[in-house]
Amino acid sequence: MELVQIYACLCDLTRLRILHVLAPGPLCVCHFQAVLAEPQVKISKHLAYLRTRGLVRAVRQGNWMRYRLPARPSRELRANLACLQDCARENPVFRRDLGRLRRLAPALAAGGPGCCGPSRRPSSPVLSRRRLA
Amino acid sequence: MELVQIYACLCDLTRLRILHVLAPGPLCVCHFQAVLAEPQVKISKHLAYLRTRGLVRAVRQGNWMRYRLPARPSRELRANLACLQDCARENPVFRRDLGRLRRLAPALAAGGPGCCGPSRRPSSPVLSRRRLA
DNA sequence: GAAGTATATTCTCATATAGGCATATGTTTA
DNA sequence: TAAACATATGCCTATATGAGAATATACTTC
Repeated sequence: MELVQIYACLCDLTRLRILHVLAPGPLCVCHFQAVLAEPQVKISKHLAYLRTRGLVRAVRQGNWMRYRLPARPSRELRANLACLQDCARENPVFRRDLGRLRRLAPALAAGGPGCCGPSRRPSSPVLSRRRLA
Repeated sequence: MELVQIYACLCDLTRLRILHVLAPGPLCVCHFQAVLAEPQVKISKHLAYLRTRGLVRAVRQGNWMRYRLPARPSRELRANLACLQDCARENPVFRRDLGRLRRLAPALAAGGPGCCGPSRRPSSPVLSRRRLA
């Protein structure tokens, strides 16, 4: 049942945090690294887990992978993501993540990741048509 | 984090079904057997899993164990149980369980399990004070 | 206290998954 | 084409868990 898959995705803290910070808008892996303060491998693997189960979508954007929540989530997913946001509101872990996310906001607005060392922004990140998963 | 524990409890179908049919009111193991049509061991183990994580409470009542949802659940638990009920509304598996639960209603009202063969009801099932878990 | 009933636990096997390290893949820039 | 960068994957180990069979425990009735 789809519902069980959803809960399986939600029963890991890293994945919960990923889904939580994804609510305001798309992010790429380096953003997650900065916001969650977790190693790249860990993030990437959990993103793959979520991707294969349809909880997030991924689009390559130049060197980066842009992850977002599905545009038209199922009733179950929508309900549970809403519930998560609600539960996260008063939780220190999630609040801390949100804080770091906000500190990233300028870089996000500028269109580049701006969190992976002295990276030059690509002149014009073109969306590739290739779909993953 | 408590939230992760909750989701860990929810990511198994048997446990989801248990929590779902528990919403209307307390049940004992033989009721679950009848409503979920699953073997006793399976039910008992999942109930133990839920009990040790605080998602259900158990009270012995004569030969039976009476399971119920916690009287004062945490915000997180309350929100997620509500979400589950909502998601279950249109799901055939959960609806079937509810059907079988209703068919059990008369026996439940009579105060005994009435689902485990030709069992005599105890004259007066006395609540034992002993708490489990 | 012996038998019967309801439920719990132990044991075993199979599988899933988390985490980390090393390395591979895909993309851009020089 | 090579180098740099961002991200993904394969391999490994440790651990959790699910399912079922057999058995143990707790309580009730005789």
